[in-house]
Amino acid sequence: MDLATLNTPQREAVTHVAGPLLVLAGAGSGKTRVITFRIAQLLKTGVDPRHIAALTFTNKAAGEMRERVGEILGNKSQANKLTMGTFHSLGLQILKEERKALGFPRGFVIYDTSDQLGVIREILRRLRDGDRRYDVKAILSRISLAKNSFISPDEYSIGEGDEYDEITAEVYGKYQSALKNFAAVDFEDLITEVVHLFENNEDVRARWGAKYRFLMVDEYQDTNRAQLMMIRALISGSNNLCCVGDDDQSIYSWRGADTGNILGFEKMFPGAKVVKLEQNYRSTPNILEAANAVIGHNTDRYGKTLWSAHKPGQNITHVIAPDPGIESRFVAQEIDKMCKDEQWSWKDFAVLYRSNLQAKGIEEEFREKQIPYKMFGGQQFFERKEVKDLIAYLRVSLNPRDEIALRRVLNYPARGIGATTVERLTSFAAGHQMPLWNGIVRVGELDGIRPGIKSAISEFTELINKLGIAIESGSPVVAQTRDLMEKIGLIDDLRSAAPSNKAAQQRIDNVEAFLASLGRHEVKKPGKSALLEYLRNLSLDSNDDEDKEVGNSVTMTTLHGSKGLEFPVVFLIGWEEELLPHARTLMPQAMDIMDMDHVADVSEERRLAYVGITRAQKVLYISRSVARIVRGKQVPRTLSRFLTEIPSELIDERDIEDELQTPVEAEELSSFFANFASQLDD
DNA sequence: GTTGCGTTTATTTTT
DNA sequence: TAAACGCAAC
Repeated sequence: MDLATLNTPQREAVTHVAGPLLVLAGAGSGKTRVITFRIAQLLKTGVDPRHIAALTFTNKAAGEMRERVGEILGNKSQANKLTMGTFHSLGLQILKEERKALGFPRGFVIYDTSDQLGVIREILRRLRDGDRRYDVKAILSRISLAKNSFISPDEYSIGEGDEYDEITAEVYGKYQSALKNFAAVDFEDLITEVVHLFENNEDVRARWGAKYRFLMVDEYQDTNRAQLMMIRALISGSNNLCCVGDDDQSIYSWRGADTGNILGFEKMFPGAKVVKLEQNYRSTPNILEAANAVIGHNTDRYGKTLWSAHKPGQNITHVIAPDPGIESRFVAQEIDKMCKDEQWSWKDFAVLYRSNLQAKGIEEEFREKQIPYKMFGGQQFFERKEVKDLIAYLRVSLNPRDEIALRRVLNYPARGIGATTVERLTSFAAGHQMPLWNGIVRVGELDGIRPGIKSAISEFTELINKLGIAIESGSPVVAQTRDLMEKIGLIDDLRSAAPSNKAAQQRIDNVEAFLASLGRHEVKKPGKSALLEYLRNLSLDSNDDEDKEVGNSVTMTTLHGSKGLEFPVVFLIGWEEELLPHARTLMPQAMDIMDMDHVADVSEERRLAYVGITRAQKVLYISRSVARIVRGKQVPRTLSRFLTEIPSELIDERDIEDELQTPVEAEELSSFFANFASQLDD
């Protein structure tokens, strides 16, 4: 480790030891180096690794950080003793260790977003049976924000709120007690319960406050209020806090991130030192100048000016296309050409867009031209319903109170227990004030359920009980799971339910991949409590196996998904008003659904534009269409305001109206007529 | 319990 | 425009 390889502000940050420090790390300014060097430096000066904690937002980031510290030190075992993980994993660790003080049950489970939505749907069903359709996600979003702001169900005001506040106020309290009844905690609880515990139990707070003498936080601009409280408690014994982030790259306020945390750092932590990392090692000066110009239009920022020692580089190409089809074709054609004529390869390129919708046209063109690509984002992971179903069986057998998991598998695969039966069971259980599971077990006492269904229910409970007992007694879990799959005919069901053979095989592969992962874990740590642990971590790790390995292919992702990545050549597509900035942030009715306190504003959209521009190392294209079909109607489009914020001397304009000699294809003709017809409709 | 049809609705998604 | 969803009919 050679401190001389760092620039002056980097070195300042690395060698800072005591007291609060905020490192404002511009895009491409060597942030990771600073964090890892600083940890290594602390260790070198004799700090015990068990006294250092570093918090990130992803497990991947934490893992990479640990690895790099190990490399710098040439000492892996030192690095392994560091506390490095996500806010949520540290929260979980604390909750586990303090389980008794909290009064949590032994096998409490973690509810992920889809479980949370399930809870709310269930409550809504009972509260407003079919009365109206509510946007369940909007309600969840409000509950999450309330929890993260430490607003209790009682305090949740109905006063001047809109109708969503009313329904949320009704649901919130029920939601909390449901989680308690199900022996579950949600993502928010992993942070807020820790904070509550620290507030209510001075001994516990003092113990944890003394445990970490140095705390580091990465991506600090994305922290929310609850996370800030957790940070404050954790450093209460030392005050040695180092936060690294970039206020200009704060793009998750809609998820509850509070930019006030970074902007108010000095007020919150008196005596704080602030270091700005402005030298950029990634992009050409032209690209940086454009980025600086755009972000300069935002107020409420610390203010940084990125600079580079590189040569100016080429101008940005502003591509004007008649419509998105031609825009896409241009992107594909240009990438193809550059790959053939010059020494670029596929992996050097990225196409970035505001919304996933925009990816479709690009994808089509890539397929047509046989350009290899990898798409990130979207819903890939959520789609693994088959895996979640299987996991739900394991969850129920470990914890029959887990009602969401129970409901998920009660009639899956179909065994004749329909909605009516489930409703009967639910009200029976509710009438006796017992968990749904107990009601199901005592189905014999219920009249009016057909004997066939009753026996199906008994078979089901027996199935779960047996699995539970087998796991309890230490029988190998993978073997037991396979046995279960056999009994319930899971594979057959996947085959028959899938729309195609290929899809069926994919689903079976997913299940197999899960079993393999379960097996790997079991070899290392067998037993029931290890399984519980595995399942808990699973919900905190969702993206782990689908990491951003590109191989040699073009990357396609959203602007959000691109944060932290870099590419030699970047295409930013669809720079039009109402796409970037997105219409939802421009329209007042966006307030309907979004939380009043978190209405996305144009400055966050501008930060997204900034993130996009700063992904590019050498070559940057920004494209837009003059017209596009929106909601089935052809509409003219105006260029994004952010494009006009880039000084024109940095831009070469390229109108491709006639440039691409496109063969007139049947498809185009038909779309022409479709547009023509839709215009006639008006 | 499944299928099909008509209706509705269209950001972003680290845990 | 298209895909996702709810509801009604089988």
